[in-house]
Amino acid sequence: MNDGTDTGLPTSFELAWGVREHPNKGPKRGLSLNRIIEAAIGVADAEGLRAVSMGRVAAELGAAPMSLYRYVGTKDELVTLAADAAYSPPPDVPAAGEDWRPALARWARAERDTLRARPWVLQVPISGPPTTPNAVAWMERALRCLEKTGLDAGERMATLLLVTGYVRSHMLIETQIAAALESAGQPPGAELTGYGRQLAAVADRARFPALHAVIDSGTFDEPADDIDEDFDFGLERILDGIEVLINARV
Amino acid sequence: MNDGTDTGLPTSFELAWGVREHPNKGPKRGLSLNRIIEAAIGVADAEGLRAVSMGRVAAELGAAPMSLYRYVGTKDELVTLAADAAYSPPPDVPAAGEDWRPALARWARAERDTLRARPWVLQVPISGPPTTPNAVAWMERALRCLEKTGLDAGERMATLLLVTGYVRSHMLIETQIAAALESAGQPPGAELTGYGRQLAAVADRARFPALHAVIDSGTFDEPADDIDEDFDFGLERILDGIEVLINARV
DNA sequence: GTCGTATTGCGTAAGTTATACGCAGAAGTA
DNA sequence: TACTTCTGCGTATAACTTACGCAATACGAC
Repeated sequence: MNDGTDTGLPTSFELAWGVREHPNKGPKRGLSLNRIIEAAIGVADAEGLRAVSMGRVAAELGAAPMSLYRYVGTKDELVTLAADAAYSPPPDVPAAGEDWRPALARWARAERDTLRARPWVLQVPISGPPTTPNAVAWMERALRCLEKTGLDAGERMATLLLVTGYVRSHMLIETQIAAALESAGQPPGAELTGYGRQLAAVADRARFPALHAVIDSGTFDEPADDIDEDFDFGLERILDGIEVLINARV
Repeated sequence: MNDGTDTGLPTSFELAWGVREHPNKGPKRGLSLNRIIEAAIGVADAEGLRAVSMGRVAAELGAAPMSLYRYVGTKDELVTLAADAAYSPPPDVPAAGEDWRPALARWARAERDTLRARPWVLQVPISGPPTTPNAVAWMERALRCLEKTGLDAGERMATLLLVTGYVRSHMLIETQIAAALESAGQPPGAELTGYGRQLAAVADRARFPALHAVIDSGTFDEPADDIDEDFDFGLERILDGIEVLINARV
């Protein structure tokens, strides 16, 4: 029972939104949801998402594992909130008078940069449509970029999902490649030596001709001199596609 | 030490490719990698990825948990192989003389249908670039669609990633919404009642005007009369964007 | 045939993990 | 001052992955 507006969200999410406050009875609280989230982010930053366990986070705070459950209903809630808070605040797009396309491109690159700084966010299993504060704030910004495009609400929403989906899946691949390289002992930034060779060793030439054409071209083994080039390639394709629609609409 | 070509892949992957065979000494094997993978898929289909544990899969086969480790190095390997095998074989694209665009669209819809049939595949954490047989076979098919487009190898690869990334992220959202609905007790196929209301309860109107415009439009609460409409929207945008590039190239 | 050896299935056990439950005590309220 | 409410957390359980090693088996060589 709270003040009438039942959100249907977990209590910890309402806490994060500031919609609900902790009661002020009882003993003084030694922890806070924010501190717990910060601790979880710290562990994930330093040792990866795998290392985030209730016990580990509690240890970081000098608390007992079970004390966290006064602030968070379940481990998944904590991880979701940590992923949300690990996102930086969204960029200030669109600037006054800025066109939708450069604005949305800036938005996409900002999300890319955020994910590059905290790759583990991509490992967090998604358990529903976004309802956490920061994720919704990012949504809001992207929607603002699209307001004067003539697209209807459903199209604006679909466009936003298109762009964020691209950013996330691109960064997932980039991250995985980097991780595979590093675990192979090579310094980050080196080329993906081995992937082409692995495929060639296992996929025979006759059944995979188109693949071998790519392998032979050296695409897999070339150093990615400019990492952002690949990202921009896909982004420009998507923005081109959206532009086609918007121009046809006007 | 095997026949000279060291793939650098886990043994179980080589087994799945057929590149390596089990030695034929020792007692007769009661299990096989394929049977283990099938059992894992069966559990995931019936009870979700969460239910897939070494013990559970072994029980399904009437075997002891530890016996699986003769075929699979680790649980993650098994899950990855199960996800790979859960994909149907890729569609026969392009048909003779088929243009790249309809062919690639068929490819994308086929992947969508596969993921719809086995939503748990999307929950499998990705641990590197694709090296499993079925995943590579899908790659091959998409690359074939793009062979006569004038795009270079790197662009073909980036285009393929663009499309598959879209399919996966779209299906992730579709799946999550469906799951959220079902866990809320509503029958699948019903509208996303509640999401708009949840957001409205928690995100205040002044700070989230663009979002409220979408909420007010009812987009979130309308029944998705044609589920595939949303999917095709994004797909057409992406294909439009690729077409712009191909046309500019010619 | 017979022996040696590689390889099997699997028992045991160790180490993590999330989390249900309930208690003692602290702080606010009447 | 008494009562209620909430906190931190100890205990305990059940599930999980997986290292290690042993006895039994069936092939390959002679």
